[in-house]
Amino acid sequence: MSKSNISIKKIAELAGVSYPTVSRALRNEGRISEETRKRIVTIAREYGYTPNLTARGLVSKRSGALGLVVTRFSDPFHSDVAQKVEIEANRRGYSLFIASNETQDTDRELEIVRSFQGRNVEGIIVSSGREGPRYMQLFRETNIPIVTVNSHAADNSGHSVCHDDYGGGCAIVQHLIKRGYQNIVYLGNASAGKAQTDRQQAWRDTLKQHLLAPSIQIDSSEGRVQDGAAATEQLLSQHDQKLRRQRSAIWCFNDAMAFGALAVLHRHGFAISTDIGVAGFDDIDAAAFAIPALTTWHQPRQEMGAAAVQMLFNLIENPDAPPANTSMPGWLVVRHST
Amino acid sequence: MSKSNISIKKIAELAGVSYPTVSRALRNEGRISEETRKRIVTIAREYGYTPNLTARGLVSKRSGALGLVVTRFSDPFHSDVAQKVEIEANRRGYSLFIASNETQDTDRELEIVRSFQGRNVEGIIVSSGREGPRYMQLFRETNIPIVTVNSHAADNSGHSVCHDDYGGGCAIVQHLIKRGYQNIVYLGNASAGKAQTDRQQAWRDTLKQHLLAPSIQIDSSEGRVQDGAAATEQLLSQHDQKLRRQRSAIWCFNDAMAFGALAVLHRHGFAISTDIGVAGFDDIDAAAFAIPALTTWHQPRQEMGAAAVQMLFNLIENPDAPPANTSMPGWLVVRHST
DNA sequence: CTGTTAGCGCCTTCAA
DNA sequence: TTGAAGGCGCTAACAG
Repeated sequence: MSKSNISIKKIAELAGVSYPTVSRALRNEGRISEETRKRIVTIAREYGYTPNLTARGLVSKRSGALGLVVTRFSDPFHSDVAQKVEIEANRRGYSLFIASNETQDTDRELEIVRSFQGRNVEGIIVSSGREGPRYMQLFRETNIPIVTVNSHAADNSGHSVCHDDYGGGCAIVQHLIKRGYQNIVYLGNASAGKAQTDRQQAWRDTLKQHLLAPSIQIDSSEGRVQDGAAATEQLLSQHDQKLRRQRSAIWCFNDAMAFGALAVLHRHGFAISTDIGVAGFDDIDAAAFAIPALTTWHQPRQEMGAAAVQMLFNLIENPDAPPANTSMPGWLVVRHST
Repeated sequence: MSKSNISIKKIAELAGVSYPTVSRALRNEGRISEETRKRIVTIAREYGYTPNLTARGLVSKRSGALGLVVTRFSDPFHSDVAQKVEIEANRRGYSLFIASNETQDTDRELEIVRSFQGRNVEGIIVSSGREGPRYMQLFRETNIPIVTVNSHAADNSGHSVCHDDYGGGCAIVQHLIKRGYQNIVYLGNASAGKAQTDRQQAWRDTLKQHLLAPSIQIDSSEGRVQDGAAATEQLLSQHDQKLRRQRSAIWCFNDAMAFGALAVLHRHGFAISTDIGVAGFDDIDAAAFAIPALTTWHQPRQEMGAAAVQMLFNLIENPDAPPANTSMPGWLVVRHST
């Protein structure tokens, strides 16, 4: 397709050498006289030669490419993970294929993974995926390592980087209880798989442990700002009395939803933290600038991304490493919304 | 690298035919008996055959891959553009390479583009890039089409999709003037190239046109929430008197910065829209849920992404199409912050 | 130090 | 309808 995509052969012709010599010169692979090397490099530069990575990959079996699967680009979790993955891949001279599975569908997810394999990527990272156990099998079959980050699969026994959602949830709910909130509502995200079940369980267990009755749970479909707003509208229309009778707080699946909740509560005239408390999860950049500043749980997104690439490159170098699950610690961030 | 990466040859062996026959069967390329086709397909499926796209690309000269350059993943503009590009690429059976140029450096940007070319992508989209004119030249040299979206280059004469930043800026400032604000501050983003100069010019021109004195401009380094907050802090510390003397409004480079501004103003006890107005630019999802809901300019990000892919595929099919610059219309969204 | 030969996995002529 | 041969651009042996 490339018009002037000059090849190693033409350069050889121009330099009056054979093309393997050019190959060696351009890769700085010793055993070549400095003089001819320089001549070749000069010509290559002059003609704007770029190595054909496709061909190189075909023979060397090293494509120099990784694959990344995400669910939605606009989710801050994914963009932070992706950013770290891209930076690190690039630092090591790797290119990155990316694909998104907005449908959150397991079959589609596997289809993406397989297409990556067809492109001979050397490793794959799946962020917030739904598939778990099949990946170890695929790894064994294809020898292409797969690392999952923040997997939503129930059984995730392969190589993975995760975060203690249950622990974080417990800490948040405990904090709310200590603050004196007696009715603690949970606004969940139905599409979040394990993250949702873990946080929801943390909420239930912590309430029970403190002898508080289970309160209201409303699940939104996705977990964006507008979903948090909609869930809060629903909450107010159905349980206004209960919210006003007891000292109440709303814990949202993530910060984005919490923003929606804050907006709706504000619109309805609630005074946040006195009338009602609001907490999120994630600690995205904007959380500190919510009105009022949002109490939340810090999830080390970038570190999770970094750990995943690290694990992936380890596997590329040593594919026989035993399955490992790295859990990254998060922490409570108390601000003014609770 | 792949262990069981069964090849066309092995399948041919198993099916007792020659490998070109397998190739034809698997690509449904007519001229083959239905019987042998079925047999081959069955075997291929059984052994989990995946075509080696690398090899296929090498001979067919069609890699089935596109390249996308962005500056930062977490920027809502980029994530929306990227999402659309990914969806459309995928719909057409293309894979997507992605790379980010956080440094906003022209050389790095060109380096990425060249690495994409080395991977034989069939087309490239550069979102918010800084390079302009060189791309037409590269296109001519390599025959790989390049489309820029929201280019920050001063001269952007190639194939591009853009948005009328100047017009949008004028509309916003006019709106503020009509609302009775007499002192209109601009909080800019120094790293935004053309977008910044256009909006800043719109601000100046519109003020002048309405016989208003040019007011304060403070440029932040990036354009994130925290940058908007910092710029606002600086504004308050340096110009508190002026802000209180005249009816003032703050127009921010984007919605993210406006969030930061709202938070700081709120913290300092300003009543938004009565004491002081705030406007943004972009109309991201969260803008409608700011406190108070943010007046802004809607920039059709997804449509811009869609238009860019469309343009790119047109160029892939017809590389001789003349350079074209599509400008997408935006619109004013008046909410409660002004 | 350099050239020759072979082959990566696949597609595309051309014959049969 | 199928097989044989050649080649995409490159690297990796081996000779010389």
